[in-house]
Amino acid sequence: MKKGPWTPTEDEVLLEHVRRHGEGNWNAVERLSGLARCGKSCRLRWANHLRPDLKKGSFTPEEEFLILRLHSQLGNKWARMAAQLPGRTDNEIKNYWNTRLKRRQRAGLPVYPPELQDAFRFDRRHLRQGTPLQLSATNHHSQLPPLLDLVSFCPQPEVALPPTNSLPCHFSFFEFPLPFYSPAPTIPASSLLPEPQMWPCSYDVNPLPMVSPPRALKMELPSNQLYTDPVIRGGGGSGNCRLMEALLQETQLQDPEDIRTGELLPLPAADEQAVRWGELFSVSDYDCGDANAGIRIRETSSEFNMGSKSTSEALSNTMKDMSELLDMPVAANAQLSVVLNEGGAVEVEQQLDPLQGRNVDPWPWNSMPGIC
DNA sequence: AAGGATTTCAACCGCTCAAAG
DNA sequence: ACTTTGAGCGGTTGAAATCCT
Repeated sequence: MKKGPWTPTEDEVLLEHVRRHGEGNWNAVERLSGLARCGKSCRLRWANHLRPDLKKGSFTPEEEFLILRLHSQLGNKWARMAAQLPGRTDNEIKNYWNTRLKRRQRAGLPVYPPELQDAFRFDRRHLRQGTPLQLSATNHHSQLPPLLDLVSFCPQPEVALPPTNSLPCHFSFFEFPLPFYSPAPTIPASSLLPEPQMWPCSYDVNPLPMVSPPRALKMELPSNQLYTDPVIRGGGGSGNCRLMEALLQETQLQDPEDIRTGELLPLPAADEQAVRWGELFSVSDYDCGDANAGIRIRETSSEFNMGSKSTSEALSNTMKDMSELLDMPVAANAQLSVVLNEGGAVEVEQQLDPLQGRNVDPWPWNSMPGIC
C-alpha cells in the first residue's frame, strides 16, 4: 500500500470510484479501482479533500468565534465541532485550534478571548442576582452566533428573572456552563418541557442536538471559559477526566485517593476560586466567604420529566456521559446538580436515588481509577 | 540572500465502537 | 458469546511553506 501525499491521478481514481460506487466500503477501493491505498487513507482523503461540499480557504471570523465557543463547551471534540461548521473538517478545526493554542500560550494569553468570558460572567451574574436582564440590540451578547446547547437564551428586549435565585440552575441536568445568548429562533420551551415553571428565566430549547459532556478525556482542556491556563499541571496532560482533572487542579490534590467521603476539599484562595468553581459548575451562590464551606456534587431524585422521546434520550445519553465522566453510577432519572456551598472549599457529595431505591455508593471517588 | 525558526496542513497511527458473521 | 471488519475519532508526525533575523 502506498503512503504519503496523494497524487492528482490517485485523486481522480478515488473520485471515479465514489462516483461509481458511492461513499463507504473504503476497503473495497483497492479491489474495485486498483488504487494502492488502504481504506483508511481513502476515507480520509475523501473526507478532507475530495468531498464536493468542502469549503476551501481560511476560517472566517464567525467560524473562528464559533470554534472557540464550541471548544469551550466540548473540549477537543473535533468531529462534533465540525458537524456545526458546514464544509469544514475535523482535521481543519483541530489544526486551527492547535496552532491557535500554541500561539496564545506563547504570548501568555488566555485560551478563550475576553468577550467569551464576559458573556459567561454576564449570564451568571444576572442569574445569581435575580435581576432583570436588560438586553438590547447593541448588547454584544445578543450578537453571538447561535450555539448548539439544548437550552439557549433567546434575547428579548427585557427578560424578567424570577425573584429567587433558583439554585441550583435547573436548565442543565449536569450543571455545565451556562449557554450563551443566542439570536436563533427556537422551539418554544413549552413544546418540549412539561414543567416550564422550573426554568429560571425565559429560555427556549434549541432544536439542535444536545451537547453532552465528552467521553474521551485525554489531553483535553477544561471547558470552563474562565479557565485561562491551558497547561495541564503535573505534565503530560493525560488526565482521564476533564472535570475531575480540573477539580484536582483547583483543589491541589495530588491523588484522587485523597478525596474521601464527606470530606471538604479546600480551595487555595477562597473568593476567586469559589467564583471559578461556581462558574465551572454553573452555580451561583458563591458570594459568601465561609472557610468551612465548599462545593457539593449531588445526585438527587429527578426533577425532570422530559416530554419528548428524543429529549428523554438526549437526557439519558447525557446521564450516561456524566456517569462516565465522573466515573460514578448515575441513575437514568436522576438529576445531577452541583451546589457550591459558600466559598473556599470543595465538598463532593452524592445522595441516594430515592425513586429507584438504589444504593449508590455515595463516594465513588474512593474506587476511582487513577487520573493518569 | 541565506538559513534557522515557526507555522500550516496533509496524512498516518492507535484506539474505540458497532455491526455483521 | 466471540471474532472480524469497517468506520470514525483524536493525537501525532513530518514535509512544505512562510516568516524572521
